[in-house]
Amino acid sequence: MADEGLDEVKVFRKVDTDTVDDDGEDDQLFADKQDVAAEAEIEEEDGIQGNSSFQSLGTPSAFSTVSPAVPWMGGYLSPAYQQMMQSMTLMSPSFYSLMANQRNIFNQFKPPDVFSQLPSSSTATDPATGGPIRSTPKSSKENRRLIKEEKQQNQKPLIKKPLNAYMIFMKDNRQKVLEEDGNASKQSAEINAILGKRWQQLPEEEQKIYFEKANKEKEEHARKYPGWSARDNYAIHKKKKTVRKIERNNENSDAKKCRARYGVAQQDLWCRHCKRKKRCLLVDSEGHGSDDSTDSPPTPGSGGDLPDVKPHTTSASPSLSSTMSAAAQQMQNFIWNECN
DNA sequence: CATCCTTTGAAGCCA
DNA sequence: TGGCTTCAAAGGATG
Repeated sequence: MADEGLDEVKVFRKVDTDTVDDDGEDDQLFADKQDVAAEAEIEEEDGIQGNSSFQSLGTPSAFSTVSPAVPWMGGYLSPAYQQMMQSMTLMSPSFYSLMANQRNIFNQFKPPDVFSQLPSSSTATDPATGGPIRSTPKSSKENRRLIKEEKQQNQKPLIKKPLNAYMIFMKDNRQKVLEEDGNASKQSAEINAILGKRWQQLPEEEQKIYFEKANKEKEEHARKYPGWSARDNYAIHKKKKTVRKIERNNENSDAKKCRARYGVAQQDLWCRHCKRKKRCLLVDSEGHGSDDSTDSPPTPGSGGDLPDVKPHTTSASPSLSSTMSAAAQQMQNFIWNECN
């Protein structure tokens, strides 16, 4: 890891995502509004004839003075340079925000091709509208690209969660699994399932190494990004969240969990998930009902291989699980008798 | 192009 | 405080 921070900041998120409701329609509406705003911005830029619209936006005339208006610019800038920057700012309202958001923007910024965007003649008008001639599709495309870049600059960089012990283990061992015979064609999910099992089988001392690594990473992360919260990254994939929420709501909600089933005193009987305060595996397998359980067996590593608790039998045998409620037992007996 | 799959652990949210 | 959800990684599959 040459620079630990680099691969943590990979994607960008919208600053105002938290203000949007969970409602998918609202999300769409929000996205549409953004599109409309972007289009309007493009049109405004395409039609720029002077600096009046820019000034009316109230954007500060950033380069009329060097400091303290732009303290990050530091020392002396030549008058010629100042003049250049000022004219660029006046030509593009977006340029100021770019400047304000990136210290080293001069290394990255490519000035917009403003000359090709301008009408061939300042007096040229559109015969249809009587207004100024719009830019060519090519220049509009260029504008779109610039606006996209600008938006990326303005967006808050997403600081990712530090990796936990298992994630570090996975990262370290994924390639090994891939290289093993026949695993090259395996899908990620399949590999992760294998790694999950290996993690469970890993001796405590070796797991401890990864936990220590994870702790170090967590401390480093906290040091680098004080005030960061995992919450900052929540609700980005609202669609996914909403879908899952609906699915969960449709599931059997009154099914017993290990805690209720066995009680706190018998925590050793709890399933892996309940021990970790996660969704009960037994509830999951029961919640789909007996019919479902035969159609769709538990996925490998999820509910099928419970190390802590013997899973409920899904065989047709009437031998009853000790954990099954009386009503469920009655029902199973009934079905069994009907089928035989 | 976005999301799913699949795993574990950490952290946030809600009642 | 318990229970639940989300997000970290990965990359092929899928809609």
